[in-house]
Amino acid sequence: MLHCLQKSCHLNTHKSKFAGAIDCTHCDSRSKSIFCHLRHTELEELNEMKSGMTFRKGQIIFGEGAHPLGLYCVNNGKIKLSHRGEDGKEQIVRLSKEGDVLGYRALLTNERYNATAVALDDTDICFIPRDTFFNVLKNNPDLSFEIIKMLSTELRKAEDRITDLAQKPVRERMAEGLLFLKETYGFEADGSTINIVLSREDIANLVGTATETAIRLLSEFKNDKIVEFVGKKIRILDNERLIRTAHIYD
Amino acid sequence: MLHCLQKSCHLNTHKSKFAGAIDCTHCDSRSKSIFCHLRHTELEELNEMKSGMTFRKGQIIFGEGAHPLGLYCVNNGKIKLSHRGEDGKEQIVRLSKEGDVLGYRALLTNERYNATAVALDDTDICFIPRDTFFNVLKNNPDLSFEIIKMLSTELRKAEDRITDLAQKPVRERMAEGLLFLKETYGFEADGSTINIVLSREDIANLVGTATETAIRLLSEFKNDKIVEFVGKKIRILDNERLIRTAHIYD
DNA sequence: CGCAAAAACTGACAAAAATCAGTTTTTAAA
DNA sequence: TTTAAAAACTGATTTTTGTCAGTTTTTGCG
Repeated sequence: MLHCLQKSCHLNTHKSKFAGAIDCTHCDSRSKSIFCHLRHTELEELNEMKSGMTFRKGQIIFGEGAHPLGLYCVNNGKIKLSHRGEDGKEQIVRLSKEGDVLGYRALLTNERYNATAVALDDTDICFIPRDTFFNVLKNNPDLSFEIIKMLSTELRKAEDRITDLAQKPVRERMAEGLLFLKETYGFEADGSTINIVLSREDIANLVGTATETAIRLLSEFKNDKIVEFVGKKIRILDNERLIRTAHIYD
Repeated sequence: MLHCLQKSCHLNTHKSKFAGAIDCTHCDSRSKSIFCHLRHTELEELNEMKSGMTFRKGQIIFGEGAHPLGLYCVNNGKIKLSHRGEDGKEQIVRLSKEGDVLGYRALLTNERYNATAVALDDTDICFIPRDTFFNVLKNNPDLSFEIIKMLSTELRKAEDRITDLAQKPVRERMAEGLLFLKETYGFEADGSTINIVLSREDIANLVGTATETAIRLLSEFKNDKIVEFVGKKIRILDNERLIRTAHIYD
């Protein structure tokens, strides 16, 4: 079922190579990604084999349980990676943006996807087929090391998050969540509005709480003049206080 | 402070090479570890540079905040890796046994340790100095790939755990925790007693709850004839029920 | 535009879990 | 062996958080 969804999605989007389907050798995202140390010949190999795809807001890029066929490199857009708990509730495990690579964990261990990737915005992605990727990986120790560093960093973040979820009350985690969104997607031109649209349910699934609790906490933050809502976006009014709230519960 | 503790510990134990400080080329733990694909010359290099250490129950192998100087390979014994939250509370992030490698994450990213490793039993460990390890790593793509697989596996486990902590009530997590201990350390000769001694506080810090809550849940499990206590160890009486308890809350 | 559906929100309540303040038991050290 | 400290345990209570049952607001279509 999930596999089917993924399949059809794949076909849908495969048709429309996105406008700026950039040459890998000139790709802006590359310098920030694990591919930063590739040789020119390797980039050309990637470039030849890759395919550009566009996903609309809400579309599934790959689904939990499906078999990975390659790697997804985000050119622009925003993506949520979420994992379903035993009771079917969604937990957001990661949020991605341009320069990030998706689907590597399952590909590297040859397992099924452990999470579903959904576009939160219109998103341009380059798809690198499995064999192409492993070909380059086999012959490039630098790429191996970049992957090791990326995995290590993700593992550290995950273990820190485990500690937070086990120890911090929801209010602190909500504050942290907002700071995390700020770190990940940055601000709008105004320098204070977080540049991402998420439903209250998504925010709850990121923080790890019930939707109603998330709503109540956000409106508390609003009453306390820590944030305000600008359309569907959140504007941080008092960053100091948000930081304090994230640590020492008051 | 942590660094100091670690230092002194290091010195203490460094003196006593452990009895069976095995030759790497014949090490039983190796076949199960990331070093399974090393060439003979590489094993000899490791063997020459490694040093065997013994840690007594309760001793610190390395401390959160210290700089990694190399890699620890567990020959036998049991180790807890725990991370302190902002309020100082301990969270057990991993449990290790023979064949496991410790301290790789910080070493690979050149960061300070994010967790403290404490021996839960008398433990024999081989220490591989930083340079030796990187030397072998540089020239052996198989080792790189083994590390990638290990990190990927740990990352998957960590993300699953994030979902559990965010979604499951403590009772389910306690049941899961006991099943995890069983998976990790196995049974005694009797085929039902979990082969690890942990304080109630440690169990609470593994599951992510208050010590009192852990005590109460364990005694509920005992009343329900799911487990019984054999000295300081836990014996599983009804594995089926434990599995059910871990999933659907009743 | 009007309407249905989805999302956001609110209040009351119940359940879960933490905290506090002890007591009892075990452990290890003198 | 005695004794002090640590660990395990218990009960009462409070706090936190989730759930349920709505209402209001927003969104996207036909």
